[in-house]
Amino acid sequence: MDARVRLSDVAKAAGVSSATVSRVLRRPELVSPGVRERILAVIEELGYFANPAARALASARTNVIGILIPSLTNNVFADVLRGIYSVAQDSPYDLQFANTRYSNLEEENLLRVFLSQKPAGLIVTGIDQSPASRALLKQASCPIVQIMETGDDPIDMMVGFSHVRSAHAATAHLVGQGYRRIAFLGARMDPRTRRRLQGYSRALEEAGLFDERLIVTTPRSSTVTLGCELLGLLLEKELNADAVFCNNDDLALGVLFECQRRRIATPAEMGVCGFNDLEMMAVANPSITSVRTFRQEMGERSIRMLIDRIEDRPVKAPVVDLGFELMARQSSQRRPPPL
Amino acid sequence: MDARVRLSDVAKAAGVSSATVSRVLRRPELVSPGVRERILAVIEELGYFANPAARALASARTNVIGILIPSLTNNVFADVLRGIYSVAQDSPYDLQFANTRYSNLEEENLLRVFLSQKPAGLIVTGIDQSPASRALLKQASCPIVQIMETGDDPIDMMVGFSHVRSAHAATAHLVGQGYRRIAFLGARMDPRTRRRLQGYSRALEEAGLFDERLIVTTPRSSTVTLGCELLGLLLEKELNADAVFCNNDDLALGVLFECQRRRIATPAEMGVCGFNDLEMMAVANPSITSVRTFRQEMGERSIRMLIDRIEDRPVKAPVVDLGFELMARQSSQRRPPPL
DNA sequence: TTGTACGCGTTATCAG
DNA sequence: CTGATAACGCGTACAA
Repeated sequence: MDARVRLSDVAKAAGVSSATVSRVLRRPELVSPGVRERILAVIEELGYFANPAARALASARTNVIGILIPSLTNNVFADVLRGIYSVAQDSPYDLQFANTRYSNLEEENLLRVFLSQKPAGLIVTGIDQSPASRALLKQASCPIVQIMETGDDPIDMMVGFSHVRSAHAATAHLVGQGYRRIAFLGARMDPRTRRRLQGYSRALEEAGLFDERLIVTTPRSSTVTLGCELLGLLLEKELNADAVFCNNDDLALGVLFECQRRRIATPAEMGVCGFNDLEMMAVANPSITSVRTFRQEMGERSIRMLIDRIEDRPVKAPVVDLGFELMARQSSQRRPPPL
Repeated sequence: MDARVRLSDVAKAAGVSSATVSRVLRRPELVSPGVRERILAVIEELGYFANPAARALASARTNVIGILIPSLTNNVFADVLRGIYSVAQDSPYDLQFANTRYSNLEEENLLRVFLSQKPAGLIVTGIDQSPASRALLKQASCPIVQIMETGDDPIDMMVGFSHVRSAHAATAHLVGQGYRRIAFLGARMDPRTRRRLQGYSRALEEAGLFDERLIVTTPRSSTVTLGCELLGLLLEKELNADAVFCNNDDLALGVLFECQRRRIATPAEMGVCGFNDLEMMAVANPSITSVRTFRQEMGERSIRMLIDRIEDRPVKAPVVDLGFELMARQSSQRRPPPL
């Protein structure tokens, strides 16, 4: 089992040269059907498996698709990865993940490592790469997809959605429900969170309701516990907040629990809206309003586009906006106050 | 930037042979300090980066550590991966994940693929590999760690905990709190879940409280929503259940929400206990009793053991039981009924 | 359509 | 301690 069978073994067994076997693997159409069948049979029989190292060395390219994401454990990225995985699974490509830990510098280093391996393609997160990273990517010889966001000036391809617009929609929804003192709770202020804050601010400015003091943020990474704490901080400020738009669903759930503990009625006294629409939002009690994002689809689309380009198939739309959907639920359901 | 600098370039620039450069990289102690320093300087200056394919081809081994887990998206494995990642990050090893989707057959196939690459090491999940997989692993030429469980008869090394004992402890806790009709809610009945069911059953048998009808399971994968549904199913059976031990925390949270919706008081009318102790359990309202498992540490330990063995450092304990901790909280806090 | 022959960048063996 | 030199297994011009 450890005595690997090589290309030449297959060739010998099939009575052809190794070049022909190689062709059957790479460009079968160049080999006559008869020979092809015979070789394929031998490959099957011997359980031949190409040595990836040799292949990479000889062809100066690999079947590795590199994936750069800020966090492996964040629910959001887990869903994206699942999407990526589901289509890569039955493709000839190997996935290689790396974790930038939300650092542009790490991203740059990882990029150098990846690029030095001549990957078949690359998926990177967001649109805020450092200038050096952008330069590296621009002159890379493989296709590249940026995910999670949309923007003008894509490096190559792009699939995501607008964080500004989605947050704007969520905030506008709260305004429409009659809330007037709408706070923002934000954790790990990465670029996408910042843009959501922008959308929030813009919506409130449009409604003449913006109050900077209602913004509570922290660099810590988001957890349910943190949601509880941030709500506590907000309440301490005594600003008469009557709703919170949360950076993400973890925080929103924490807010819900903390409201329950403090006997603050949701949605009557405190409206709550999350972001991402994790599965649990719909079944919480009360159910929690959130902004649905299409994370798994984002993963699927991105890797599909990438593979299409790797294999020289035309990609109709190189920039895809997947949009979002406001899921209005009980936690924000309040009629406007009576006149 | 695309014109890669090779080993020979370094050699030329340093005025030595490429063999010497290679030695500096692999076995620096065999090179005289003076030459070594000079070469290292040149490497730095030229930004030399070894070609992994060439290296793998020439040395017939790779720096790839393969990780086989059943699911990429499950919270539990995400934590384990984080642990693995955190120590692999600054090691020379590349991680390569693969997803067995809880299938022994897929695992077997993936194993063949991995093994054919001569990985430096392998991490596999659980102890229920197929006989064929076990055989493959046994004769593999690299170290192997099984994670998530402990058991006798390790393939090589092992780090996990006892699912039977931990579930037993949780169930005994509920019994100790005075609950008498304790149900089991289980999703995705994988081997570890089954063993937890065993622990549950055993504890109730010991207390003379076992009733098979109180066991509600499904092959579907676990979600909070599913927790709501399973509780519904349980209640339909009208068995006077007064507590539920859940397969995992997602289900437990769903049960809590569903109890709230149905106005079933927790913990008075219904005790709830989860498994894994996800972060949110402690801040739920009421806080949810759970069994804490050391997932991140499991990842860290496993990869550390693996790397130690790869690098021929002695591993003191090749089988590690990380244990568990019962986190008793409000959701199971009921005094025994008055006499 | 098929075979020959060389090269990919490194490691390893063996002299020196 | 250092330097030739031959693999490692496959891809690919080029020739046939």
